[in-house]
Amino acid sequence: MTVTIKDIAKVAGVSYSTVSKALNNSPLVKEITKRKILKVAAEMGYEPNLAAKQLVRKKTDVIGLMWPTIERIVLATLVTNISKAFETTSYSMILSVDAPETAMDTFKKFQVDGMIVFGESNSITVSTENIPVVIYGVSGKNESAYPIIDANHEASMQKAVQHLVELGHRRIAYIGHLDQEDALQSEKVEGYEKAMKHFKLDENITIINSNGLNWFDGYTATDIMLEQDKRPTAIIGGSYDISGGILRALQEKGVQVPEDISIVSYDNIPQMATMEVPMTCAGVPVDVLAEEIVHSIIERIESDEEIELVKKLSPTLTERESTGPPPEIL
Amino acid sequence: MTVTIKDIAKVAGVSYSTVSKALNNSPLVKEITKRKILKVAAEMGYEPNLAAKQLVRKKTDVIGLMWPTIERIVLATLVTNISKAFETTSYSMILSVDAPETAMDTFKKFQVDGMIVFGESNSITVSTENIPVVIYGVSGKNESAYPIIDANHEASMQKAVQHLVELGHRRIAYIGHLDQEDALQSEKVEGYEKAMKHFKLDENITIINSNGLNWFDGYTATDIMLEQDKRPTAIIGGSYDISGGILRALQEKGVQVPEDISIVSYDNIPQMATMEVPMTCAGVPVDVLAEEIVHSIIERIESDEEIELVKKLSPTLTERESTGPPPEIL
DNA sequence: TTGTATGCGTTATCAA
DNA sequence: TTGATAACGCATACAA
Repeated sequence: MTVTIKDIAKVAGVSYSTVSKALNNSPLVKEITKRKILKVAAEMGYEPNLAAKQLVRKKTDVIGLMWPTIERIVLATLVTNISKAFETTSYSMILSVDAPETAMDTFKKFQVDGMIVFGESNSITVSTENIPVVIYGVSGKNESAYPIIDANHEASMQKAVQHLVELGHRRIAYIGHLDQEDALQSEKVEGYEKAMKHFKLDENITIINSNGLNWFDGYTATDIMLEQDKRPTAIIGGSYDISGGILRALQEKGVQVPEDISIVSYDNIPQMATMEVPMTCAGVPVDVLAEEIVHSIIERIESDEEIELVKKLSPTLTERESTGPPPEIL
Repeated sequence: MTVTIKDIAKVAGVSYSTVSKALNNSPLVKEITKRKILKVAAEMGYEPNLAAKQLVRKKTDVIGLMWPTIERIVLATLVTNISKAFETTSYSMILSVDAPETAMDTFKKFQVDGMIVFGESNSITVSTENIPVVIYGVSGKNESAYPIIDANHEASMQKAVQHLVELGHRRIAYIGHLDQEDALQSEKVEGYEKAMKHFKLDENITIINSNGLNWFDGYTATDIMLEQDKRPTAIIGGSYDISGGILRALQEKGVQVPEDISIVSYDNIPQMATMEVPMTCAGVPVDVLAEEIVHSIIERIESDEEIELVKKLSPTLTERESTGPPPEIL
């Protein structure tokens, strides 16, 4: 038998409505009584019944996170961070890795107060009725009915290039996945080109297609790059995994990082610090991203006003040991 | 306002207890009335209130999955499969990626009917009171208070070696991570050795330490292996990632698979079929594993009898294109 | 075969 | 400052 507030009431010698108030830290109950009740509750191992609470409050304090594709480490890290961010709030988070429709059903069943969705806004085919939604993904071109949180990819590339330029680099190459279908990838490449032009380095633009987002794709792309003449003095890697491959390929060919070639990676996650060479990176720090997502959905739940539809987060450049001045000016 | 059974009752012109019975497909209500009620319910867009149901049923039909470490793809695939397996049951699954204690709290709050835990049994420090638990992990040496589901690693290796022996191979090497701390890895190596001995191939035992579980670890280990003389005619890769690296290294050196060297990989996941060379593999198919885990926890919830404490699942060998007869006997 | 009444554990309203 | 009591939406024992 689980213990309820009525059980506590009996033991503490008060009415159960007083117990309820005490448990909710209501100012309507005397300090001494409150303390006594709290003590009894703890002793009896009381655990509130969420279902009962929900039945009267019409609120679950639970937010659902839809994560249909478990894959890349960056997203996994983001999920962990979001989960952590919720701990400081009054909300709990549940996760579904199912297809959007199934996940929606589960969330509806639990009557979550809000939803976070990873991916395209068009993945929400099911009607969300009045339940607040925040999307994390590419804001891109197409209109969305829901607020989107997105990193400012262009600004990330701008910062990456700027950092390298300030160190004295001019021949800065970009290695990443060139995929027309993937708006995120396109935005990164375009950001790189734009930044290079901004620094009048138009003729130094070098884009190498890794043909994929995995570790090995970066690895092979780098091999190809090294065979060409006029080797760049710096490389911008399109993702954590790709940069890992780039770094490894360079190491194997005896190319020193950063003495011979500097690397800046896209994505700003803690794992960057523990790579073979601690990696300088540009991107929205994953904890900031998580904090923003959590904040957004809660705000959307608790305030009636519509919040801005697209929120682009500003990236940070985190300098580590993979970047330094180019060899020429050493 | 959401629609309740009372609303339906009014519209259908019956009492709400009749509605309740009809909705639960009770035989106590006439077929015609039932149909009518169901129709009205559908028209009104009725969605049952889980909280209310739970309050009287003392059951949530929800199972929590504790997954503290989002990392290797094998586990990600397993999670997806478990999630899918639940769809055919009356249960839903929620996922927590938090630390065990936090996850436990969340699950208790939701009053889940049962829990699936990935990892060591000793990760459950919090008292689970009477809530059923099933662990997926290495059964290993230490006693566990909870039932454990585990793959029979030894049998997997036995099947892998046997398959290669039947094809005519004798020089069969093993490339995997040799880690004293990791019971799973040890069991695989020991299984390989045991199998080799069983086939009187004691002197052909070749174990190469990849010093890690990642793609690249398999890649480097293979490079090292190829430099040695008396190259094996077959390799057993210790995991999906490692085998990917092995395959890539061989391809790069112009070694044909399976013409020059055959590969069998540990782990039995669908991704094996879509590798550069579709991979023959040995292990418990991930859908079987998922099915078993789901079945176990449900059984433990629904039946009072204690189920067996350790359940070792039998592996399957799935033959694909990475294995063939050794070059000598072609 | 259908309807009435009760209770699940909690919050919230009102009275004491 | 405390207590009694009515919801919340549903299942179910019991009455009709």
